[in-house]
Amino acid sequence: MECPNCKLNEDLEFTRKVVKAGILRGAQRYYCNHCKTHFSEKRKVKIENKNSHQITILDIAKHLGIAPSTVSKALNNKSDINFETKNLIVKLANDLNYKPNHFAKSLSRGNSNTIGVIIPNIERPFFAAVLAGIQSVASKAGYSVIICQSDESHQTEILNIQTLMASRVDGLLISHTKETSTFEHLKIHLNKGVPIVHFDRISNEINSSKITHQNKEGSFQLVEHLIENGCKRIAILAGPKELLISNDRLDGYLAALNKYGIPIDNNLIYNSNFQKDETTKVLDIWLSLENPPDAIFTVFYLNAIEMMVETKKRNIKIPEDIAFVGFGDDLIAELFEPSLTVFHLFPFKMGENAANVLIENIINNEHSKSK
Amino acid sequence: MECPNCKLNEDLEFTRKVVKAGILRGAQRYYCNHCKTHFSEKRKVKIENKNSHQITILDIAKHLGIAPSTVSKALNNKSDINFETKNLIVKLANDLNYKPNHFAKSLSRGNSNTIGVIIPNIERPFFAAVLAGIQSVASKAGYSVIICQSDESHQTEILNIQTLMASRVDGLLISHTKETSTFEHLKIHLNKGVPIVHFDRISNEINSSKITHQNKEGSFQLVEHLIENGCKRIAILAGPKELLISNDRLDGYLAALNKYGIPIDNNLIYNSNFQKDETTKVLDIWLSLENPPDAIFTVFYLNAIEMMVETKKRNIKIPEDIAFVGFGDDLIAELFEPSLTVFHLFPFKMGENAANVLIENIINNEHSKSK
DNA sequence: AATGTTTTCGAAATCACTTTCGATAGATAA
DNA sequence: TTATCTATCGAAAGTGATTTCGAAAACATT
Repeated sequence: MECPNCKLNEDLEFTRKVVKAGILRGAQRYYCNHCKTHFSEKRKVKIENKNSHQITILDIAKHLGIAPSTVSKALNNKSDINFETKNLIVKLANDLNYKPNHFAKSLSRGNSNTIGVIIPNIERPFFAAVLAGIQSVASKAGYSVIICQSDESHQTEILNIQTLMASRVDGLLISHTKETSTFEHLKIHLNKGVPIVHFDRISNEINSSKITHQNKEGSFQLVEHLIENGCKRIAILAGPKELLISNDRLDGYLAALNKYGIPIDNNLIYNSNFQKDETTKVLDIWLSLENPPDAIFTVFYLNAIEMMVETKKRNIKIPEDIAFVGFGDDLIAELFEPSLTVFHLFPFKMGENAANVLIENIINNEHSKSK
Repeated sequence: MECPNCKLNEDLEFTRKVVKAGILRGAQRYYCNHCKTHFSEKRKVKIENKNSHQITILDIAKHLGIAPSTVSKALNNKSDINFETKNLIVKLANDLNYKPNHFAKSLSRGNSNTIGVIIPNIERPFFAAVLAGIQSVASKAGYSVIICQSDESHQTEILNIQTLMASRVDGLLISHTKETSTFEHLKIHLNKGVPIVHFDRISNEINSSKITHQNKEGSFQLVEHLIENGCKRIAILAGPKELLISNDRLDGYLAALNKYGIPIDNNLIYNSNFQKDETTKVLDIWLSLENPPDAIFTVFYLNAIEMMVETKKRNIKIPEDIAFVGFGDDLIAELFEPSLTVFHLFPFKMGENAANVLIENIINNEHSKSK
């Protein structure tokens, strides 16, 4: 083995004393006692994947004999550039099919052009539609969307937030789990300046933007509708007490009863966590009252359908004996028979609104930071 | 105005000749005719957002008085590091709540740890469930997921692919649109070495991994079920001819008829693109035949339900006069009355499978590249 | 003691892009 | 003519990681 160093220097007058010096990452290494230097067999140069090489800003710069900074300016509509130079660059970028590397961009700019979304469950049609709305707005504005599911678990929600923050999202859209009643895990990031927008299941404990339904109004209208059709004992299957959305809907219910002078019976008010078989249990309790309800209002339409199935099994007529109403629409509410009266929600629209507000917040935020 | 340069050099023997030299980005600039140098009023130093500073590998290295490369090795389970040094680093990283910057990582590693998914529509329960399955596997394996909707438009599908490739996804999961019959837009990337996995609406024209249902078997079983219950004239509402999935299901139908010696009547076979009101139209055609069907098999269960609604309106009894069967399950298929016999699909499972296969491909791919 | 081997560490290059700011030619005003 | 200004460009310093490879200490074997 010859020492490449001595060989190079044509320094042949000394005896070369080359000894082995271990193996490093699979390659034999040597030590030359003459020139006191280590060396190892060079590996073959990597085969250049010429065809897999993505065009970079530097390629464009070289083609045109200009600096990469100039190319960057041209491609980002900066003022600091001549109109013709810019055209030249933009044209070449197109011709070479240049695609900017988002990672490099994000790294140097410090933002990600990505928004995070946390929903309880993507399989619920309501949330799927919200997502569709969010996607639609986000992609038009040049944002990517990362979706996380909390599966109605507070712990998972916390993990989701950590994941999204580690991904350096520019902003966060969130609808809380049924369990969530503390909000410290969110406030930390809000205080650090990350824009957060709540939708559907919102909380007033946080100073964030919020997108919500016409919950009180909807409840009121549904109950009013029942009263106008002659119902007098109206039961409500309300949501978890922790959620503002549940309370708003309960308020609308109470307001309607009040307006029409119908006494409030606490036996007919049930806060549910939507556990399995809970609806059937509650239905049985109500039916076995000495004065059973003549109408049932469920805040979540799917519970109404579950109850209707059970009601039919018991040979009780709908809506003659018991009428049903609920929140939320879906194909199923229409196709089911007898069809269910629902207060329409507009999840797609809600997603659009939420995304618009968030993106607005993000832009304002960046603006104020750069001042 | 004093020239900061001359001032610094205490070079006071010459007359200072400072002149204005334009305004650059809002700041007044000057030119010193003595030392021949330009200068401008320095802007205030940016307020250091000390609390918003994210811990980096360099911070950890400084704390410990070691090199960043060593920290990187410790945090990535490289062999080239001492056990104790590693522990020290990992502990400090935890204490400082270090979160790696994915952009820097992706930039230097050349991968994104992200997979792209293209589905026709996120609002369809089937696809939502597939997504949930994909998410579940991906997040466990440390991958993010970017979702795109093609909205059943071939053009949008092409755009989606471009978007995802620009985002440098490591691999792609796709279920084609109803329109898709050419696949060049995918082959380009497959040939570049991007792993692609098809699911549900697959194509045999591409040499990709594929996840599919028991389409032929399911069709066969459903039709067999009808025949066993005495049906003799079974109509099929099949999907678009372009999709392999449609043809497979049609094949199962034909096979079952063949087995039981039932003649094939082309009047009872209809390839649908699932346009609005198309089902009603087809139903009417079938009902007005001189020998109308006694059973209808729709490849997509929702069409069955639409038809059942229409059938009921016409006072035709289900399943006595006409029986219905279909592919795909959902709550609605169970709750609807009379309930629909369906061949169960397992979308969540399908999503899991697809993601697993893709990630396997990605890992193999990287392995073979680094060789 | 001489030689061979392994382990551990760090300097430096790289990834692709943004941003700042120095430089200057040419236009305009005094 | 001189002073001032504007427009345009590029060098260079980040941005936060990874990876390669040189160096040397520690250990092992003759």
